[in-house]
Amino acid sequence: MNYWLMKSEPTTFSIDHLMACPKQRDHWEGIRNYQVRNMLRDDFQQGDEAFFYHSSCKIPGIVGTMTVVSDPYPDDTAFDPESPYYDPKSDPENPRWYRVDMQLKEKFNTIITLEQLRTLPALGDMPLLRKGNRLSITPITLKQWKIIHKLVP
DNA sequence: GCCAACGTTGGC
DNA sequence: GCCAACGTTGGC
Repeated sequence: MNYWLMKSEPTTFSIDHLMACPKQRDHWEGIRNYQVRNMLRDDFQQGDEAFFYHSSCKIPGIVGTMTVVSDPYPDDTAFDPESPYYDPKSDPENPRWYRVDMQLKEKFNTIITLEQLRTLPALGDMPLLRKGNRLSITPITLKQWKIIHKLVP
């Protein structure tokens, strides 16, 4: 059982988009970074929980939680020339990119802002808060998970 | 829109 | 294998 923080730009895919999906489930696809790919492919397990984080927007922060509801499997968007995530170098016989299915667990009433997270010394070593971190998925410890959850009104 | 911090690419 | 140039991310 692992805990994760997963970023998405709300203009591309927000928590409301996920909420509107059938069964509030969707593919988490388009990962095109090897470090993130390795974590997703090797460490993600069904039942893992994740924070949904809105990035590159007016108020960046955590907006809810999700559950991992599939094993990692090849990201087919890499094979689709029509897809914005198309990667001609990904061979269907030996897929380069992976995705996973996520289901919404809870949408918070208020956003837990990045600014708010920065005020908590106990979260200091969380990858999200480290300078220069740009990975779209980062691991979270159970301790950090609980601390952040206490901020939810 | 700026810019720091990476990651990727490609010439050598 | 090195490294400069370029591209991307994402907070501010």
